Amino acid sequence: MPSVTQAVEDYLKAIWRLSHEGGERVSVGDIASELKVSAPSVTSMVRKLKTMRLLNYERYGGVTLTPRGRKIALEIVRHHRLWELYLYMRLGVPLELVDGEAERLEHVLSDDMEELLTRNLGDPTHDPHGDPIPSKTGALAPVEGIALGQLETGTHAIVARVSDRNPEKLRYLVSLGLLPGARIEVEEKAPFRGPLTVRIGGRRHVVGADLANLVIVRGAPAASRSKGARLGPGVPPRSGKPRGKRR
Amino acid sequence: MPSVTQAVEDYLKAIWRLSHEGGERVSVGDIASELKVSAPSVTSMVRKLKTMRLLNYERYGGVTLTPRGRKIALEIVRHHRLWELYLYMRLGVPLELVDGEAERLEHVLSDDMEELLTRNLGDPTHDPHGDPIPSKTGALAPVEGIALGQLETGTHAIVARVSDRNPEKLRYLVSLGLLPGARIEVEEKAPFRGPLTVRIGGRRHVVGADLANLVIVRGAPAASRSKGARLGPGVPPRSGKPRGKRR
DNA sequence: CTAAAAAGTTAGCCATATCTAATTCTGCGT
DNA sequence: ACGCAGAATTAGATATGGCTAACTTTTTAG
Repeated sequence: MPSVTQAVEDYLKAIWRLSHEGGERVSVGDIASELKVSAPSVTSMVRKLKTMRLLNYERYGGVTLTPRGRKIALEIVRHHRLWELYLYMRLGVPLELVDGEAERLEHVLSDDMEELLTRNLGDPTHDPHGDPIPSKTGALAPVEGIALGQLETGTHAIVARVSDRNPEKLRYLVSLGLLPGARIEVEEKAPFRGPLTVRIGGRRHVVGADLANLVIVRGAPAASRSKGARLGPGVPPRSGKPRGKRR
Repeated sequence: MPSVTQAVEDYLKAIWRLSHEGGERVSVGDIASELKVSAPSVTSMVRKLKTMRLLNYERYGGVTLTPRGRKIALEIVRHHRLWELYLYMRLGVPLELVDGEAERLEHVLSDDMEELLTRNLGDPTHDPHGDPIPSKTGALAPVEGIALGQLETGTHAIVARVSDRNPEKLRYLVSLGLLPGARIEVEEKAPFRGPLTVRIGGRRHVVGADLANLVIVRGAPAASRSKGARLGPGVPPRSGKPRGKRR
């Protein structure tokens, strides 16, 4: 019986991501471009994953994850986002680089280590991009909020999430200060998907509609609940308790 | 031209380790048992590594690393030991588990991350077992000291290094408190490779000769230079500087 | 409704890294 | 000096994952 290799993990994660964002049913072509492999590679891997009962698949029919497949996918996503947060908070890895590093580390996280990371971070709920970290049981908090591009002139909001799909764009957004937790105000919004003029931390920036829609915000009445813990690197870490002998 | 895969890294590291401990020239059989693969696997990989100019090899003649091969091997060893120290100091991973975790992490450490790890640890020179961490240029400090089993009755010493080859034994040594930095006194040494009675942190233990020779110690006159920085987990970490935009 | 475009699949191949079984060296002991 | 045991190599097979080229099915547009 085939085992869960790194390739298997990559496929499951990609399929999960696509079905999470797009529809339930995922096409071979989408998987191929997500993973940057050829379509035939996807077909053959998908047939293998079917025999492993990790997904449902019929010829020409697209794929959906089975519960077992989703469970593994969410484990990987959990690993990925835990590493992202850890690298950002404890090692000061720049936000734009965090995804790439976690991409490799996600496959290398034992249960023991996962436990230590989690504790060290204080049972975190969100990664530094604002995406929710799946719980160990596979529960995933919904991303609440609306795209920045939807806001009307005069609105105040707090950034909840910044897409990390494109490192270049992310780098730019970060340079504007548009990262999770930031307070912003829409000073002006040009009509017809036009650019927004936003005020961030005292400075004014003009942001194109495409870029603005990578940013998810939630409403910010005068004082916002800071329940979600302000994110940011450089917070004094606590180390895991030194332990003596253990069983 | 073949690339440096994880398997290549594993072979180079194994060969380096064997030639470091045994002689310059390493046999196919030793590599096979070090990596727990069959001899034919080693032969074929070694032929490949030769074409990559990472080692010297003649049929039936054993192998030696070329400078290029050694450089890569030392990079991996550096990664391994940096991760070991980081996990031990900052995440509280128990000493007996640190090697296994690092075994997987060593292949996943970008230059950027290596830099951050190094800085976070304050340019460390030794891993938590007491082994020296190769410098980025490939320089490796010698392990100074003698085996604990060599000490005579009445001698005082400080543990410099504890072998991590056997996790079971290591776990036991750790449970005795026999870890790098510990002060010990030999209360009695039985003749003919007999067991030692040692005093460690106020408690007395009897240690067999085999076990005792996994421990390397250096002399401990009344006050020892604590130049080598006392090792131990739970030291307050400092996080990498948050950085803004960067080139 | 049908033909072309797009998407997906099959066929066949390559590279990596492993293994077992069979064969060939090497070097040691008598 | 010679045979033999042990080490190493060759031969040949397997598993994983990826690719291109050619073919089939589905979808879409006129």
